[in-house]
Amino acid sequence: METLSKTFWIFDVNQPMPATLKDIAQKVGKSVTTVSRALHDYDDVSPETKALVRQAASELGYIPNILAQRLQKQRTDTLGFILPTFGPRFSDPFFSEFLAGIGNKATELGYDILVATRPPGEEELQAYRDIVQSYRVDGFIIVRTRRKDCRIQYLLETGFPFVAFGRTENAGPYPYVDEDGEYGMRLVVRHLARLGHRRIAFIGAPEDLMFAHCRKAGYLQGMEEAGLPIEASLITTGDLTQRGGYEKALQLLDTSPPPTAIAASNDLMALGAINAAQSRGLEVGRDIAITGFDNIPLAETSHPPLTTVHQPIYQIGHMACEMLVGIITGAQPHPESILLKPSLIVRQSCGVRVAA
Amino acid sequence: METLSKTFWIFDVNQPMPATLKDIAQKVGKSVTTVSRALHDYDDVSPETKALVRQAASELGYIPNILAQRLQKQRTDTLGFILPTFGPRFSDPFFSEFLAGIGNKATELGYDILVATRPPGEEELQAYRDIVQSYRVDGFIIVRTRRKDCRIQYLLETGFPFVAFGRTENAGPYPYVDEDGEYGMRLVVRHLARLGHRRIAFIGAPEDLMFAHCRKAGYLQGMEEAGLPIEASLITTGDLTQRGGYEKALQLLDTSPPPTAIAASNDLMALGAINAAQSRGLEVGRDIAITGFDNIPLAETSHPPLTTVHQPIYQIGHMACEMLVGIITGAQPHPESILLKPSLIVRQSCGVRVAA
DNA sequence: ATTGTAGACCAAAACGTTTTGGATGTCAAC
DNA sequence: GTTGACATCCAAAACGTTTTGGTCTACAAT
Repeated sequence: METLSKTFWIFDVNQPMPATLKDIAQKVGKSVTTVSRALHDYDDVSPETKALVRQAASELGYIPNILAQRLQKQRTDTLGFILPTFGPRFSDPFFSEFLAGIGNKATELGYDILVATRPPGEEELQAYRDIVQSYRVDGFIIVRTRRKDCRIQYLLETGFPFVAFGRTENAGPYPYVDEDGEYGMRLVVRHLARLGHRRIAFIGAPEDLMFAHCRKAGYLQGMEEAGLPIEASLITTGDLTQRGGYEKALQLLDTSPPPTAIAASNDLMALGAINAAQSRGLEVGRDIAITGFDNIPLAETSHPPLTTVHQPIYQIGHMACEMLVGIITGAQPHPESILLKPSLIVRQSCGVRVAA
Repeated sequence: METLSKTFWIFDVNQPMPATLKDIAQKVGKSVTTVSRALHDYDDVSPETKALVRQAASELGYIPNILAQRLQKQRTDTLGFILPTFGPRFSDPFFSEFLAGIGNKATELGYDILVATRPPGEEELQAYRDIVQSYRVDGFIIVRTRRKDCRIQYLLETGFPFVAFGRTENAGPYPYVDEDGEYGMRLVVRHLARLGHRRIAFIGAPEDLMFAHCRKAGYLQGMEEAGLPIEASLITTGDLTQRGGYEKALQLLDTSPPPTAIAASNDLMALGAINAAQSRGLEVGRDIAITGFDNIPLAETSHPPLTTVHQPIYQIGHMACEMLVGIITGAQPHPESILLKPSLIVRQSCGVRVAA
């Protein structure tokens, strides 16, 4: 570790003193009130004055002081986003894309974002309480909902605005955006069944996660629809990581007879499963079919490319953000929740027809 | 897409009207000034009064109004973070971890974060200008510095506080945190050379990126140190994605004689290279050595696990954030820049000794 | 002449904090 | 009994906006 011996940068801001409403008022010889109202296009200001004021404002390079506006309106123009995760080294391909979605929309709408990560549990809930009580944000975006979700309960109780990405089981109606994971997983199973697979294994995820629960329900339904028996030995639960998928897939490959297809609850585990199959000398897409869920960028470039279910995570971020701002500003106090129907992305990892 | 027929959630905030300094002042029969100063532990307030005020404050559940504080201090308590990226579907494993690093530190220090993404170029710079001029943030965190970096130039010119993750070539000294990529890549090449490799190929990245430039320089130096000839045909440039690494690796494998080792500029490309080698029937770690750089979470669970150079991205985020806040608050107006010495993580993808 | 109305404007309050520049009282030193 | 030092306190200004609750003028209707 090296340190500079001498440093020279200077952080004296070189910008001109910003103009205020008062400056404009002085310049045009009107009151601050009139100037403010002129700039907001109120109709108790004469057209001439408006023109005058606008002219002066642009000459002085007037930019409203956001802090004063916020104090006056008692709004922070900030949205809270707490990612539930254990430790810093989480590998959630969602995060970047989803946050980019809400971030860009938020910037567009003039909002900031308060980002934090907390492990699910008491510490997490306390973070919500702290932020709510200190009025740091105008609303929250909740991700990775759980079947019993104390965050949603808390926010509903306090009446604090939020939008969730995902549904939950233990709370009345609330605004959310979600993708129909049950339907998506049914698409997967149906596709595999049509290709001739009968022993379709499933790598699920901890079922307190709402989406994991839905996807598993989809698997079960899909199997039933296809008239296939459900075997406990073909159903496992992973931890959503690539390593977890690897391990669970090895386990599944050891059952006899082994499954001819593995449907994973997410892409990361599917990628691990592909590695597992390959390490057993199987050719994925020929000897075994493996599918994922999410359609993360890596899915397209894996080898073989992964058959999966698309989840438009960036757009979901956009929608959630827009919905939340609608609630906060009162434009859409009770927006309609959105449930997206996903589509199947067929790539090579599921192969073609199985030799019966 | 389904819509709810009826919605019931209510966003009337259920919280008690928050107490203000005035309320406390009334309760204890002192002035607002004294209350404020008591809570800030000024020494022109008697211990008795302080106790009284603190008691009352906690009884009333006083929480300072952050907006009023910000207006008064003329500070936003917000840090700007604009990720340079093309399109929403970027797959930057850094992003999540780095942002978690700055996010958690920022929350700890009472700061919010304004997040956005912009493609590098004019639009990006305009975003910086807009945000600076509207006083939306107190400082910026810059990532993925470029050899000629207009963001850094602009911020230095205007004297606006920032900290960069990465160095640049076209600006005087400024505060940064960086990892010595040159050194890291030298470690890689040295290690490969010691294992007996002589034809070590390199997959670089666009050289306008400062880190890419450094890593390539490290490769060249490492080769020279090892007394190995540098062959133009063994040096390529990828786009940092897995797919890019895949394609470039295929290309490299087609040279004759082919390289016995491929050092990629980042892990994602290395993972692609592993796929490429495998698609040619090579066993990575035996028939060919492949190394990455970054030590992203995926590197550990790939097959084979990836030899790479560790970059403590979360901690770098932490440091950058802390440094920036130091600059903003004036506690550390001229912090020492930090250059971290990386360490090599040897896993199976580089194999052991090469059969000469 | 009075009343009403509409158009144009604005002083002051409000948002809740921090800081400035004293004021007041007490006690010791001279 | 004056002076200075110290401890304690506070009114008012400041931050820059938006909103409230008007006023004033001109002109038309009565």
